[in-house]
Amino acid sequence: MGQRTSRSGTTPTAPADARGRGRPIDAAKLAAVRAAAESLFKTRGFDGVAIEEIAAAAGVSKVTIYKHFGGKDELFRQAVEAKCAQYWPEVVFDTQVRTDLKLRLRSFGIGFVGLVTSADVVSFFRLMAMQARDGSDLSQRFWEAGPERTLQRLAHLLDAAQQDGELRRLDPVRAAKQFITLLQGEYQLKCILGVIDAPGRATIKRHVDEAVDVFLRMYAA
Amino acid sequence: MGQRTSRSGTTPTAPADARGRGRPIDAAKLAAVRAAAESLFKTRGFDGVAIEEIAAAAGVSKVTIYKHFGGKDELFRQAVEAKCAQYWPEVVFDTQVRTDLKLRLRSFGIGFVGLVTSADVVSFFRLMAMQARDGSDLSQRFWEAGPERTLQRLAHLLDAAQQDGELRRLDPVRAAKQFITLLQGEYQLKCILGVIDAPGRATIKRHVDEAVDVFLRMYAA
DNA sequence: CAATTACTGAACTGTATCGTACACTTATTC
DNA sequence: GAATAAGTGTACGATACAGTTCAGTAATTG
Repeated sequence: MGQRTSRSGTTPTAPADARGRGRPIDAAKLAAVRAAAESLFKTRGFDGVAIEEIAAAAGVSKVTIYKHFGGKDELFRQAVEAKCAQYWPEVVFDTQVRTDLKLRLRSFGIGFVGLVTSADVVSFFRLMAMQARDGSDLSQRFWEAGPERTLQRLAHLLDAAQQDGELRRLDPVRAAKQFITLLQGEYQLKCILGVIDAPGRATIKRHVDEAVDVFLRMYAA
Repeated sequence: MGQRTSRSGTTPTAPADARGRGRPIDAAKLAAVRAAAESLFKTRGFDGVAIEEIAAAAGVSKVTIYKHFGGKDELFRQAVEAKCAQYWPEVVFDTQVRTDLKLRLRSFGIGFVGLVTSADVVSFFRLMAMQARDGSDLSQRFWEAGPERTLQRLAHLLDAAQQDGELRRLDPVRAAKQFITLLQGEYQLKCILGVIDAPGRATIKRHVDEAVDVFLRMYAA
């Protein structure tokens, strides 16, 4: 509501709301609510967190939450969607510099495995799994915002490598899927199921090296 | 309570309880409770199912449940552990007959992928993921009873194939992990997250064929 | 039949939580 | 300072659910 500007001379990029005569909306509080909701929902699920708990964590009254977010469902949805948008940072692709392909793949692999086995992402996967059970469509968007985008990027990387003659002829998407699959190995699922903790740096490195070797054995030019 | 036998001359393997003078325990009812609990918990999680609902589904009074199982937690634990023990049937290894290795691997693969993407197993994975979040140890036992046992079997199969000269020298467990990883591909995780439905027979077959080809390219003698 | 034990139905206690109502305070504009 | 809207705290209503109590019924043994 209220995307309209009642006056004329304000920068259109400024927070367009809070234009009334009364006390302005405290954006910091809303941000705190969103942050608390993200954090709590992520680690404890939709049930398992009471609205009042979020309010307390955000240093905000419960009523304020109900004023700004319709209710618990809406707050959850917003928190999750925000997280989706922000997720899967570019970090993993820091290595676009033109080094040896094997090194690039290793670097990507270490970033990728570290990410998908991190406590943060693992929690999120669990949350999405729960959502899926309840027939929500949130996990769809999560998948597209995260894993799918990463896959596309990797496919581009491989395609470029192929055109540079570093790899033999391949279907980039298929090869990317296979590489990612090799990288996930048993670790991702085991982490999600809580069978193991997040593997340490050394373990990841060893595993990634092996995965890269296997992959290059399949696709090296 | 009451593991002691008040008399002496009964077979120790027989159901030792139900030895009173009064009305005997109705084993069918207990079985019905366990079945209902399994089914409901699996599809809807620990919260999400009320005890009275289980009682109704089993055609049993709530009090009966509390008499025989300590409470909701205990019932849940028993139901899950029973499911673990029964899971991962031998079906997947029906193909121990000595056919061509490629055919054996394909057959195993089709069974395996079909199983881990089935609605039943997917529900169970989700349940275990939720349990993991709450720090339960149930998923550990699930993993050992299911995936880990399957892995060991496959490793034996590969080991035998290697000794028959059908595969080149390999580390059976490592190779088994790699094959399983290839089989899971993107499908298992996508199913768990509800991004896709269980793939159909044709899709599975295509995917498995590809995975087997890749695997044999790596390990064929 | 009497004793004994399993089981039922319904009522009840206690707790947790969603969402709302109300009286009040605080920050802002005119 | 008035008007106005955001935010607070407390209390409340409604609902759901775990677990218990109790009076009564059903099935078994001696």
